[in-house]
Amino acid sequence: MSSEKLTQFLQSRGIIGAAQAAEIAGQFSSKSLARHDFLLREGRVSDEYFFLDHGLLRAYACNPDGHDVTTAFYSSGQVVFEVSSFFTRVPSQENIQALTDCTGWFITFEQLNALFHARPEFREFGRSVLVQGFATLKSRMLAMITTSATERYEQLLKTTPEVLLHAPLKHVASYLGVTDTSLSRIRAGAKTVAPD
Amino acid sequence: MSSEKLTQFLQSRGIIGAAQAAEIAGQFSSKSLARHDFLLREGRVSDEYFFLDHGLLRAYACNPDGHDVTTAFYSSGQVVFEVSSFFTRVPSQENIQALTDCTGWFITFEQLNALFHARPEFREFGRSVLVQGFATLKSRMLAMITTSATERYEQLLKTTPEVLLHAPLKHVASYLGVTDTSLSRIRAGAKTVAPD
DNA sequence: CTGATTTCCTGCCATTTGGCAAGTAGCCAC
DNA sequence: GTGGCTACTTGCCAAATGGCAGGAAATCAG
Repeated sequence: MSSEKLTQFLQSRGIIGAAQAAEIAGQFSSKSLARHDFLLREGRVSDEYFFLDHGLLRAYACNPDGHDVTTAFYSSGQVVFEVSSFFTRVPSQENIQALTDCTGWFITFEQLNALFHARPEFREFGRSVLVQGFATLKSRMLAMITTSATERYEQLLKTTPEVLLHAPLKHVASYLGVTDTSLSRIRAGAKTVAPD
Repeated sequence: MSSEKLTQFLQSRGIIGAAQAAEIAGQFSSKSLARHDFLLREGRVSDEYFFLDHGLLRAYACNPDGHDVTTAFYSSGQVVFEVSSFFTRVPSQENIQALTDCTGWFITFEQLNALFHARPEFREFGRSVLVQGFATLKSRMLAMITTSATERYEQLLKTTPEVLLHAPLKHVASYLGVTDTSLSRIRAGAKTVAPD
């Protein structure tokens, strides 16, 4: 498998040049996941900084009452890991599971730190990844407060339609903060009353 | 003003020792804000990494329709800055305003970077601050999805009651993701029906 | 192929929340 | 003090969402 996408990704923020990107990419190991495989299981420490080349993943947390809540979807071109567990070396409260067969590249926490130490540009790149994740989450939170479930659904449909092709509706529903019943109705066209 | 709280904070994660904490703290400049003053205004780049020694701040974003939405409250002992604007050097979409008179310590982006460069421990500390902010936001998002407005209010009351002493109800309401009308009812004791 | 499971939709109704408006109380500026 | 503004509450009703259950369709395991 070619690591071209990864190399491109490393250059994408204008911090790392082509030559260094290739060198850094060389440190990554390839990894494949079959559908339903786990990248991370609850209770274990997230130790793989995983660049997703192809496929779709879902992160979710389990409520005490048994229901699981989707906390994120990851599509190709993104880095997948549980920030808190990875950097704090604490057991993850989340699972990350493949919704489709996946391929990608990873380095361990140890490797990442060595690279951060050896390559200031990569360190800055890593911070940039973190900051972007932060900004994405903030914007999702704002949308949760200011927009309706219907608008959030339509936004998801517009920005990452591939999620809706591979994730069962209940996973999407908890991600959007509604029940699967409600999401089903939203998809049906928001007819709560006046069915005719 | 003594910088003891700041020095303590720098040591709080077990990464930075007492001597180095004192040296780093020495780089900070003191800053005071009167009630209603702004630490950051929408459209400007967040350039102060501000440790809040005493007081209470609120971050908020303005909707196109005029309503503002509280995105965060900051109480003493926390670092206050807009992550995305600060690190990406992009105009902030948020305002950060003092709810009470505030005192604290800050360094600029430039100073922070110089310190990150010179002191690996402080770099790691800075990452730890970022990661914790990320985790806090994730947990707030989860609460938004899995718990009721009443539960979120009670949680806020339990963990940071000082917010409710100084922030007007509508600010708290948008933070919790409800209208001020609803929050008023929640405070009254959740009697939607059967008033008697 | 076949039975079991999962997914999704939908009807019925309860609950939660919102929108609007009126009214009281408190605060602030002059 | 006085007028005006903001904060908070509350009643009325509408809209959004949830809980539950039944049933059709798709998917999966053997």
